Amino acid sequence: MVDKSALPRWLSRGIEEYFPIKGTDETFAKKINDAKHNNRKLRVKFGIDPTGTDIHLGHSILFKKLRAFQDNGHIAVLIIGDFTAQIGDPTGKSRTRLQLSEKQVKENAKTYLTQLGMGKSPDESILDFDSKDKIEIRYNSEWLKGLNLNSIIELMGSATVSQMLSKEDFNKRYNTQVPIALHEFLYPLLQGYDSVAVQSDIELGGTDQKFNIAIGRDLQRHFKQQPQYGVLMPILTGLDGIKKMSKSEFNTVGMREDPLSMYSKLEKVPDNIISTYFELLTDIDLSDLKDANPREMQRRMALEVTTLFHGADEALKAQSNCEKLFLGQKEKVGKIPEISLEEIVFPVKIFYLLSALKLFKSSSESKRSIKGGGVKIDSQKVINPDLIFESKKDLEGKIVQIGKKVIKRFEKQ
RNA sequence: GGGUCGGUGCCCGAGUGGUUAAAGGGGGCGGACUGUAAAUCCGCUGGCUCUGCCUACGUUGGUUCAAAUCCAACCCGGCCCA
Repeated sequence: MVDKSALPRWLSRGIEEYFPIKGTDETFAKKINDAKHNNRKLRVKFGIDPTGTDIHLGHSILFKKLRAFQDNGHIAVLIIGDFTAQIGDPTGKSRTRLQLSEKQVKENAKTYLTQLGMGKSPDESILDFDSKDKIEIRYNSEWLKGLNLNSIIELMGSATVSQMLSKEDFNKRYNTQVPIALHEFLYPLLQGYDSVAVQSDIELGGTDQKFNIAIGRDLQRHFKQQPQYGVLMPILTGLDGIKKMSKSEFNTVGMREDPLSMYSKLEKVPDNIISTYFELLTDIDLSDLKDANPREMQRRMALEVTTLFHGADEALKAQSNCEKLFLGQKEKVGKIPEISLEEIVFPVKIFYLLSALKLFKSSSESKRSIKGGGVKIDSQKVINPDLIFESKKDLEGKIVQIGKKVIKRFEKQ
């Protein structure tokens, strides 16, 4: 464990590790404090590869920390890895990643920025995009695209095969005889070169980024720059309480999710991760939480997190709606996401209806789930998948529940 | 490039001519229980407006009444050699 006590609180909260801790003239704490005294802004690099479109809570902890740097006077250097996205970060991957097209990457990047609140005022957005002296957005194709072979060889010359193979992911793949393509070795080098290009003082990342950030240090030294510090945030565990939060594990909460679904997902999170969620996702004083019973903790955590993304009003509403729903007081529930029946041709069998509305991904699945007792209409279980609704009127205004998570109301025209 | 082993459903992994939509496990989903947690137990887990039809065991073609299973070529990967 790293000693975080010398760091200011806004920085130390939730961080897993920072490095280096020795071997340099100045400690990390000194760097931070000196910057403050001399009114010097540190350049804090954080890179995202626009490989998907949704940002979830697992990412948000990094952005929150980046924002904390901004709020304390430093510059967030947000790097959009439009170039590296096309290679694919091999970190955490057990196989070669497929490469994305340039166009796809561009669109993803745009979506990311919107989700981070670009265009909104700082108190409504995740990052502060307004204070021009606190944000710098760079696309890494800017410097990577034009690299010529000589430069690439220079980069490659600065690391060794055994260094690469000692990186956990590569090592594992190598030992389990899973292929590693050569270009994957390039990824850490290019990410490292980003640090050179933007002259970063600090690079922020998940603990899985340690290797890549360390390579950045090596390269900065190679190019006669002051090597950056690394600040590592833990990897957020997903809703299942076991695996890391990741879209491919279906255990995420998206930053853009509506309050009700955000709240309802969070409030039934397994006990073992509640306190971590408090620490990483909220700003609550953790000493307040001692002795609270787990159910209360879940509710409070869900409320706090939802508040952070949707504001207190929406969050409270979500909480009360959630509870009413659970108790079955449908009439009193205000806002339930509505679903349109416009496209549906009546009469219709229920299994077909639900799959046509995309509530299930196939009609077979819909059928199965109905037979298994997973579907309720106005709190009544429907077991017969062939149940027929004759007209729209039979459904309008009614509420469908699928399992414990999905709830929709049929729209009235 | 040569030798050799291998490519099965979301993942792992059995199956080596028919009763196989494909054992078993994991994961996922649903139900009961509970604290909307965990543990446990039970059911489901290719698609299709579905008492039936269609697609599936790397790809293509072939043998056969019948192929994931046999043959050929090709593609991809591991290992050893170069």
